[in-house]
Amino acid sequence: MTQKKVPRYRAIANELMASIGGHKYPVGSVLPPETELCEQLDASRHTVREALRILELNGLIARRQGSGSEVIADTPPVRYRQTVDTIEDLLQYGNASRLALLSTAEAPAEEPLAPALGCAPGTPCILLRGLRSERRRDGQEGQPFAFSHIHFPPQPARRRSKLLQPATALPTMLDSLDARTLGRIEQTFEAVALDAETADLLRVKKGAPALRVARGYFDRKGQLILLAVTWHRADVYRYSTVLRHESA
Amino acid sequence: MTQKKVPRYRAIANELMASIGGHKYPVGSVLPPETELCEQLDASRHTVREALRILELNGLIARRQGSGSEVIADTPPVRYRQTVDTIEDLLQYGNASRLALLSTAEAPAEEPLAPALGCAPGTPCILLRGLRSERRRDGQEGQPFAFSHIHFPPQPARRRSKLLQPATALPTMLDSLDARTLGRIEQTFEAVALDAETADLLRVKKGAPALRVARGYFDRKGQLILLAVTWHRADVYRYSTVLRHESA
DNA sequence: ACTGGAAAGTTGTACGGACATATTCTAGAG
DNA sequence: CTCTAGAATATGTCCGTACAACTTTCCAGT
Repeated sequence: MTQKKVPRYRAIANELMASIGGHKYPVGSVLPPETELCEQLDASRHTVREALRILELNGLIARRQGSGSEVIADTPPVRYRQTVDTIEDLLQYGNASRLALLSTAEAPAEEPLAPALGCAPGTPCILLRGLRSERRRDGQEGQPFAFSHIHFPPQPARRRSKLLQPATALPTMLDSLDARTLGRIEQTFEAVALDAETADLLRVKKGAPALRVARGYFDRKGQLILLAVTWHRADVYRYSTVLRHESA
Repeated sequence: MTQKKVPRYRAIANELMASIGGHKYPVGSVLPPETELCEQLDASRHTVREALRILELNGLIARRQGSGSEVIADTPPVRYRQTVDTIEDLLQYGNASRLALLSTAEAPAEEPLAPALGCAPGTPCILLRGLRSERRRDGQEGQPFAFSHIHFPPQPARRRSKLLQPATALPTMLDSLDARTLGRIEQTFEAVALDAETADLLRVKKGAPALRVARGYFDRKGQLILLAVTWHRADVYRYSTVLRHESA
């Protein structure tokens, strides 16, 4: 039962990967040129290139026109990925909940926050506070399950006034999280005991456990767009993700 | 300054993507066969295929031999990825901490757990319990900061005895999490108040908040390898990840 | 009406050649 | 010795052809 299902370029790719793993072509060295590989393996350049494409896709080699194919790893890096298709998907509330703005204000950024916002301590920064509740079918507001602080770095005048105006604050905020500009999201999960004020807003007792999620949203240049800190009632909220192995 | 730096196959790919976005080829339809595209675009099949390869890589079409190229999306899906290179990286303790086994036991799986482990309630399953502590420079055991339950589905006899023997349990467990077999990881984050027993082990007061992380490790066939539940002391532990935008 | 299998259609694999473009090396001018 | 122009080298792009493998369609036979 010798299965001949492996195409030629696949076999060549496997062979080359084995050679790299066996240090015939150590990391840092350069593979023989394509024409040479064609002779050695008795294959057309097209087939050899198809094999090299696989190595490149697997992160084993880096090809550079005119220079050659450098070996950059001897083992395909093992990666697990979490895929998030939309921002709503990440926030996990989507349409099933709604954020009710409690306050819009500008206040000097205090010590732990100022450096994260990229400004000196004491610089006035915008802070939105909101309560997130289930959206119920009868239109009534359901139980609140999360309380959020949304911090912004210093903003240009026009955006600043829009963010401070309750009616326009939320759309302006969501607009700035557009997928075209968003480049990176940092998130930190932490368990905390709720202080009296927040516990009251979430209608639980002081000291009740909560899942605190801090998310920093950065644009493609690495500039912070906004920093959102949310306290979730532990009894009704959990955060789940799936990491998948990247298939070869 | 008409830059002619865009290669033909790239231009064709862009053209096709625009056509898909403009609903000339709606989602669910099938693209014209390659030979037909060759005529329409006056290009060789090789070039057209190179263009289609780009669409496939961008998740716009699915190609099936003998059948055709189906349009599966009209916009390249926006993805953010979390990359984890090693298991230690995911668990985030690495060498800086060590897991001390408290007990190895076999007990019937109770209600919420049995279905997750893929067996009937009451089936005897292996449970390892351990305490994770900082590893200090002077070799002394540091403060414990996490307590773990590691559940296994029913195991073959040989693995079962190895897992029940304290000396071999940990290596056997780590072996089963090898990157070659691991296909998917599900993780759930939750804040909880510690019960008396666990609080005692972590040397905090009963009711103190903790970050509970449940991770299911699955192999490439989707079979559960093990289920690890860890309670982290909230005051000394937080979990951070970065989601990056996938560049085109 | 149903089924098996041939035929047509479509993508996958593999060969060949030619020229473009990027990089590196080298010999010659200064 | 330094710099530069050009040769040599390597990958990128693009054309052509042929056959293999897989799907779908359709028709003949039961």
